Amino acid sequence: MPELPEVETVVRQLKQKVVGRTVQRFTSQDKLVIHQSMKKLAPGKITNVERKGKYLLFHIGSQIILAHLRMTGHFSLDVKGGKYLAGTFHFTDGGRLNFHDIRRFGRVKLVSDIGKELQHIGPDPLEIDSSLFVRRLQQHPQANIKSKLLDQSCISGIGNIYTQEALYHAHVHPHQKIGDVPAKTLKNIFTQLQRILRLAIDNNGTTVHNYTTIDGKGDFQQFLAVYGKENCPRGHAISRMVIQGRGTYYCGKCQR
DNA sequence: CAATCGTCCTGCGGGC
DNA sequence: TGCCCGCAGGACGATT
Repeated sequence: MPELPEVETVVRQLKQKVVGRTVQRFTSQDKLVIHQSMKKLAPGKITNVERKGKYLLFHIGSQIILAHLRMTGHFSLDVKGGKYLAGTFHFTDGGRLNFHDIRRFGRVKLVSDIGKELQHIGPDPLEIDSSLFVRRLQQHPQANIKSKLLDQSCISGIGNIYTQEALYHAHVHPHQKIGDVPAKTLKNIFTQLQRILRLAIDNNGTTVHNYTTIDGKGDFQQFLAVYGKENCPRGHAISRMVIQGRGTYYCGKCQR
């Protein structure tokens, strides 16, 4: 599932491949995935592609397009059609950028007020220091640590996989209440999280189910310690519980 | 305020 | 063989 490192990987590849090219028109094949606002897209040059949390932003002239991959959204470049095609940017050079989505949870939308659109998004874990991270978590002492790490309004970009990996490496049980976790330990969660996110970006993300980059698969799955595993790196049996409807893997011995 | 559950969606794998 | 069922989960809204 695309989280911060996966979206960052896609954004970096798109930056290389589409910035500077001019979009002539956009066609929609899936009304559910492609917001009707995309009909209003005017031709223009792509000046930038960036990431905010798990969102991708395309700057086309003075227009901004917001895209979210959700579970199975992905882009393909300069090929015709293909499976699960939802929408297509047609370039003046004859090429195209396609958005596909098997499960159709993804979204592509032309936004007029990007600030308003993203006002609920918390800060990026790679752009803040540990004290802000700890402070923001400690604003919710009654909440459980895993739920809050998944809460995009608290910290943005972290999803189910990297939450579990960070908690494992910080030796924190996913069911811990934030108020019961010492500040020093919260700081270590931040340290582990940044380390893992950076390593994952260096490896083009994690491919477990459907995620692929523009060019191919990610390579971080080889570093996973608990997600989908039967044993942790120290050889203990991994347990699984459900938090907020999400599979949660942890080591009962390493994490307390 | 926090947790839980249903909803959306489709491919896939297990079971019989 | 083929079908049914449950599972995967990000975001959001309603409910507990």
